[in-house]
Amino acid sequence: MARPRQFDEQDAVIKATDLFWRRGYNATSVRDLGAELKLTPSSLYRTFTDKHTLFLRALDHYRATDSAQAEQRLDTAGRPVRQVLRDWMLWLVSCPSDGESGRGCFVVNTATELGTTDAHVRRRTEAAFEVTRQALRSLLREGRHNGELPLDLDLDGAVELLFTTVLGLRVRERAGHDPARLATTIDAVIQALGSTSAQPS
Amino acid sequence: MARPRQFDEQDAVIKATDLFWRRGYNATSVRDLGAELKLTPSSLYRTFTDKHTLFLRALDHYRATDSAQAEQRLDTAGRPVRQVLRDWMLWLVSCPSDGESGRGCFVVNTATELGTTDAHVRRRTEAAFEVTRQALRSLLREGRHNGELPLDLDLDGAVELLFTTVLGLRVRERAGHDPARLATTIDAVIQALGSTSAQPS
DNA sequence: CTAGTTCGGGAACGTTCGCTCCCATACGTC
DNA sequence: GACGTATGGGAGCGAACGTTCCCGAACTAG
Repeated sequence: MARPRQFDEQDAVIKATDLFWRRGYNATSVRDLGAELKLTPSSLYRTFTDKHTLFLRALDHYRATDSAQAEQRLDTAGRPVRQVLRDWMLWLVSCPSDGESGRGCFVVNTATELGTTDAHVRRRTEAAFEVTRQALRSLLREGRHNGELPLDLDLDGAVELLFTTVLGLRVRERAGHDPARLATTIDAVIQALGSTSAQPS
Repeated sequence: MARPRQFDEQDAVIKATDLFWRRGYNATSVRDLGAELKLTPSSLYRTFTDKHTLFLRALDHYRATDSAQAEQRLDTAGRPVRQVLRDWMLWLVSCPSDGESGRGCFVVNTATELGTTDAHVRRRTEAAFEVTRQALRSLLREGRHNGELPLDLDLDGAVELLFTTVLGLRVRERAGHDPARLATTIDAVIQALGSTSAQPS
């Protein structure tokens, strides 16, 4: 109809996600966003309505990319369940090194900052958490079914423990804790899944 | 020398701690604090220098009271180690119910919000974390020594796992997760410490 | 080419931010 | 009782906040 955009909306959301992820919602001003996305206030507001809506867009984008990639890495594809879990968790606490470090998980950060007050945010964070829990559950069930995990494994307990551990790991990664200690944590929680002495054929 | 205070400084710190704990640093304005502590800006600044200094006071107060109480509950006093751990963790995720709920841990919240940018805050949160880790370590060592825990228990791994789980539990408590699931998590991590089939004499 | 529409740029809105200053007041000291 | 000092109250500082408005520019549709 009229004059086309000079910027890529999706690219702007990506950069907004990065900024919100690092600094959080309250510590990120609209002018910070404008500088990072190279958008004037008018363009930003015409495109994304307001700061809060843009934040929700960023949260949705994160879930559709980073979170989705995480769940994808939980697919076994025939590999041993324990190894899948271990690689997945190691990746979770080191993947930010593809950029800078110490960002933690955008969903976890957001849940602690806004989850108690903002219903829209809360619905999204809880949904993201639930996806992870279900992915863990089906992975463990598969492992128990094919003999890689003990038959008497307490599924509920194992899911809760793994999920809670992951949240803790994400917090510790943002806090800049020693990666070696995080790796120790990961090995410990996997060992806690129970000792099937030998791998089945 | 002159006119005495009409307010109790310690009481003001307590109320400030409560407010910062619930809302976080950035979402709490000086005027919010003034209303809660019943202090005018002039009194607040004369007494506490500025917002950031008051926040550090609040963080120190939290460590000296709530955190200290938590470490205290890790003292065995002759009770079984597993039970001490279980009661301690259950208390951690339910103690906010002495007021309202869903506040999580002030140190954890602060570490995720400001730990990456504020050095003064970071030093305090890391110190608090280290105290907890050491308390867990000595408790586990005691349990291993007196036969309540397996002799071949991996101390480093168990400490990291317990500590990380606690961080995750605190996040989940703030996120308002079902207490029953948190209890399931706690039972799972304690069972993971290893099975000494019977209690020694 | 013209009309219509959305764009980018930027000034500026009103509010709230963290913080300072001033002054009457109330207390301890002598 | 008079003095000196720190208090509580509150107006108000400059800056930054989220947001809106206006404008010339740039593009499409007819």
